[in-house]
Amino acid sequence: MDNKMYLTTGEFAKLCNVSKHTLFHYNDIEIFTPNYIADNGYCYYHVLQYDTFCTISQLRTIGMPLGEIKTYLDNRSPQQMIELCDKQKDIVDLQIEKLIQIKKNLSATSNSITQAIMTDDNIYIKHQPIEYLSLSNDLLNADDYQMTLAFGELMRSAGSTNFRNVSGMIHRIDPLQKNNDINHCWFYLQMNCNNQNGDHTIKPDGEYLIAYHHGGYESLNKTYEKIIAYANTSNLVLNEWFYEEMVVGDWSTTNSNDYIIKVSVQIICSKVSIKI
Amino acid sequence: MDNKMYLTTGEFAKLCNVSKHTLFHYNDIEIFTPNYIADNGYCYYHVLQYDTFCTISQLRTIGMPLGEIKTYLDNRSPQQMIELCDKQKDIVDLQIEKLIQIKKNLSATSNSITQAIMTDDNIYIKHQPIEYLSLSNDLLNADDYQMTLAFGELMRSAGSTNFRNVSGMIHRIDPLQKNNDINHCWFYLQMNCNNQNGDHTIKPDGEYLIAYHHGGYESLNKTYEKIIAYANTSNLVLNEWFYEEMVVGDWSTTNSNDYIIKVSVQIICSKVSIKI
DNA sequence: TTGCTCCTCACGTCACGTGAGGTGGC
DNA sequence: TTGCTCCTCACGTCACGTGAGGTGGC
Repeated sequence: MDNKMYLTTGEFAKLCNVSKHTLFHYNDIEIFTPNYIADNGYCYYHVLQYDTFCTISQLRTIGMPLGEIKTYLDNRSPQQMIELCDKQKDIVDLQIEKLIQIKKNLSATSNSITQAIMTDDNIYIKHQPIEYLSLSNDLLNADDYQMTLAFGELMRSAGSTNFRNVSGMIHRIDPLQKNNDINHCWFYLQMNCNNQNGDHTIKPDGEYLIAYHHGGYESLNKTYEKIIAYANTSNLVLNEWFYEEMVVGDWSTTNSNDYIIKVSVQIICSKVSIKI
Repeated sequence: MDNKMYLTTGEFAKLCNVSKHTLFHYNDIEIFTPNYIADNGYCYYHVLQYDTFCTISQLRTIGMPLGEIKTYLDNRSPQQMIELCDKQKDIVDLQIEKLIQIKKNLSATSNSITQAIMTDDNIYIKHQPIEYLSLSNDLLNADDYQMTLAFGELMRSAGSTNFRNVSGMIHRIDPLQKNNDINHCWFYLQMNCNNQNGDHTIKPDGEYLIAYHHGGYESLNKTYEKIIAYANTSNLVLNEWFYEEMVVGDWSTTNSNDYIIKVSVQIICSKVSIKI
C-alpha cells in the first residue's frame, strides 16, 4: 500500500460522517491533524487516518472528553491502548446498564398511564404481580420535616442513579375501624427482584381491588371510602396494606385535578366463603 | 399526604444528586421551577417535584435537549407522555446497540494488540476462526484516487456508524510465481455474521500461517518473502489469499517503525502428504 | 466566467461550572 | 459573632455550529 491516498478536509469529513468544522476544531486543539498541509493552506488527510478518527469518535460517543483523549494520544503506546480499552469496557457496561434501566422505566410509565386513562374511577378486581419494595422509615406521627428526611433517605438509599422509578406510599388501614388518625405509612420505591441489599418488602401477587383516583391527594380519602364500601358490599376481607401510586402526576399534566393515583389493596378472602 | 414537604435549593440538589447551579439553570430557562418562592427570594422545591426532575434527568441522559423537553412540558398530557415514552424507547434501543458494538470493538482491539506484542516476528501456524468480510472493488491497476474512492465507498457501505472495525487488505498472490506486479487486492471490513445484506466474502476457518510484521508497509514485502520461504521449506501449499491487518497502527504508537501488521494465509495442505 | 470548493476569523450555542460579592438564619 | 447557607450577577468551558468574507481550481 503506498502513501498517496489523500483526501481534502471536505472529503475526509464526508468519509467520517462529520462536519468539516469538527475536523477544523480537532486541528485547532491539535488532537487530530491532517497528515499533509499544502503550500496554499489546503489540508490533506490520509485514508489510513480514518482508523484513528474512528477511535476518537468512538471514545467521544462514550463520553470521554477530548482533553483526556488528547492526553492518551500524546502518550500512546500499545500497552496504554490495551489499558484504555479495558477501562472503557467497564464504563460502557455501566452505560448499557443505565440505558436498560431507562428503557424499563419508559415501558412501565407508558403502560401504567395507558391503563390509567383507559380505566374509569370505578372499583375493579385484578390480579397483580409480585413486587419488591424498599421502604422508608415509618411515617407515623412524623411531621413534614421528618417526612421529607425519610423521603430523601429512601431515594439516596436507592443509589446514585436518580432515574424515574415507580414509587408511592403504603398506608396501613384497618378497613373495619376506618380509624385514619393512627395510620402507619411509608414511602416505597419499587426495586428489581435481583436487588443487592436484602432490605426490602414484598408486595405479594394475588387478587387486588384497584381504583384509579382522578384528582389530587386532598380528595383521595373519598376513593378509600369507596373501596372499603365496595369490600363491605361484596363481603371481601381486605389486607391492611393500601398501596398508593401516582400514575399521572405533575410530569404528565399541568392541572392537579387531572392527577390519577392508583390505589390497590389485596383481597384476602370472601367473608361468604368463610361462613360456609 | 399534605403539601408542606419543602426543600431549599441546596437540599433538593442533594436529593437529586446534581449541583445547585443545575437547578438555577433550569429555573432560568423556566423548564423546572421551584414550587414556592419566599419573600426573601429563597426557593423551595416540593418533594413531589422529585419525580418530574427524575424524568428530565432521564431524558437528558439519553441526549434529549432541554429545549425539546421544555416543549413537551409546555404541552404535556397523559397521551403526549405515552407517545414520548414510546418514541424514546426506540432511541434507547439504538443507543444500546451502538454501545454493544463499541464494547465488541474495544475487546477485539485489546485482544489483538495483546496477541501482537506477545508474539515475535517469526512465522507461526495457528487456527483462525471463520470471518465474514465486506470487500471493496478490486484494486488491480487502480491509482491512488481510485483506491481512495474504493476505500470511502466500502466504509460508507458499512453504514453510518463510523466505529473502529477490524479492517485491512486482501492480496491475491500465487506463492510459486512471486509475481507481485499483477496483484489483485481489495480493502476489507470485518462484518458481524448476521449481516443484513448478503454481499460478503468468507475468510474460512482453518490452519493459517501467521506473521506479525514489525514496521510500516514499505518493508512488508520482506515478511511476505519470509512466509513464502517458510512454506517452501515446510512443504506447505498455501491459499492465494493473504490477509493484511493493521494491529498496532497510528492510534497506538507515534513511531511508524513500531507498527505491527498481522499477515495471515491459509494452509491448504502439506505437499508431503500429497506425494504420499 | 460560473459554480464549486477551500481557507480563516469571529461570534453563537448548549448545558451547565466557577468563582465574586453580598445577604440571611440559628 | 461565627459559620453555615442563601441569592444574583458575570464570565468560563466544552465541543462544536454558523455564517461572513475572501481565495483557489476546473
